[in-house]
Amino acid sequence: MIRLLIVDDHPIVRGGLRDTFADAEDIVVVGEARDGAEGVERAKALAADVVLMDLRMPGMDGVAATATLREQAPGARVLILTTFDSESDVLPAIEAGAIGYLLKDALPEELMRAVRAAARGESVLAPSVTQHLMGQVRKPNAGTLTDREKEVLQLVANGSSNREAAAALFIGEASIKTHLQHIYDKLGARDRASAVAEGYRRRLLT
Amino acid sequence: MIRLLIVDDHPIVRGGLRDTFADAEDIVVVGEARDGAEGVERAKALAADVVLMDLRMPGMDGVAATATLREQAPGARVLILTTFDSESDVLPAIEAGAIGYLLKDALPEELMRAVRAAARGESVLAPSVTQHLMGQVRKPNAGTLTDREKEVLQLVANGSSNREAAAALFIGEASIKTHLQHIYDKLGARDRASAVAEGYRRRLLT
DNA sequence: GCACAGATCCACCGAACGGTGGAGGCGCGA
DNA sequence: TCGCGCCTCCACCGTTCGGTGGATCTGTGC
Repeated sequence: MIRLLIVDDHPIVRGGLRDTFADAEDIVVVGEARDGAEGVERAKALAADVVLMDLRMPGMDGVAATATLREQAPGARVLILTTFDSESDVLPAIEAGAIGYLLKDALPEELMRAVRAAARGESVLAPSVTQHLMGQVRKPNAGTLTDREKEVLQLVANGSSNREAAAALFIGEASIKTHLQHIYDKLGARDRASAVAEGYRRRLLT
Repeated sequence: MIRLLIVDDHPIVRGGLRDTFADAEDIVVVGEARDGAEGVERAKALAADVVLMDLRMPGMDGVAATATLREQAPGARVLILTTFDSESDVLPAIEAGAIGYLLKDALPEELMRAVRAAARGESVLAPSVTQHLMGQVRKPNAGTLTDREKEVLQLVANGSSNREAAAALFIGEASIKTHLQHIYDKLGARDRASAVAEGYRRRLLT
């Protein structure tokens, strides 16, 4: 029997998860917590096998809670369940010691399979998360923008269109587009908006 | 005779400015400074009438220096001369007590006219800066995003398209577009990328 | 000498975005 | 009760963006 702890600040989400696992004969939800600190405490007190952890919570967030659990309760496997899959969410969580990373659009069956896998010590990742990780491995220089790319990103952050950025740098519009494509690849971004966001998160922009 | 002090961390810029004012018979450059702290000190020691101040400098920046000068040397008029005209640069500078705000693409004649105007206690603003200010005046609640708008901006920063953001918030795509238009208005942004940038600068986004 | 990374440029296409000018509903405070 | 702010939605249009798969030229380092 897998002892599961749910950590999420939204009551609705907790309710939905409780229902989901009510059907499972080999999984029992032994408790819930509303934030990271409570999650750590309960995981220890209840001897949870698997902790289903949200990332964004008030107070201690999911990353900090995961890191703390790795230290204080190494037996508990942390499975991240969150809405976001940007690199800046995924990588810290994996580094902190999460064994899996799922998105909230996962189907109930996927969720249960993931919990069972986590209990066995196996890793389960959402497909888009896998992409990010492979990106990290495949390109050691990913996340390191060249000077030119940083210039382009800064201009885009300041509201320049491709045409305007090209004029500002005295190059062609096509080059701006190429630079942006490289930036998207390196930052794991889908468009200029998310690239700018990643730029700020990684302190590449002012 | 207008006593002018130049405060900028780039020697090239200081040199160019010195040359510019060498031709003016009614303006004398009484000194230069490399950062805000030095600027404050020299403005007092040299009894400058007008201080030409860069915003982004190592150590004490232009905003802090302007505020300090307003206290310690109320006679010195601070004229901002910088490369950037985003709201997050302009507004703090004006609040700190700058009498004018010019961009570095200004022509020498404009610069001299501005210095003379500043010496007379008149305000001179670059056109794009005026836009920002008028936007502030016209809408007292500009810059304060509603909770819903913050949600939308956060989703956009995480790479959501309008369609995806709409799905995430259980509303229509048209509503997302409307929210974004309001966000652009309030933040003085032109597109989702610059809106995300302003969001980070104003610490609205994580 | 050659590989490699970086910067520049090209063409094509569909999809998404931004601009504009509306509209209705709801709740709150004057 | 009457505005006002906020959230929601609609239609139309031109422009821009993102995706793809190339290409050349430079400088650096092995």
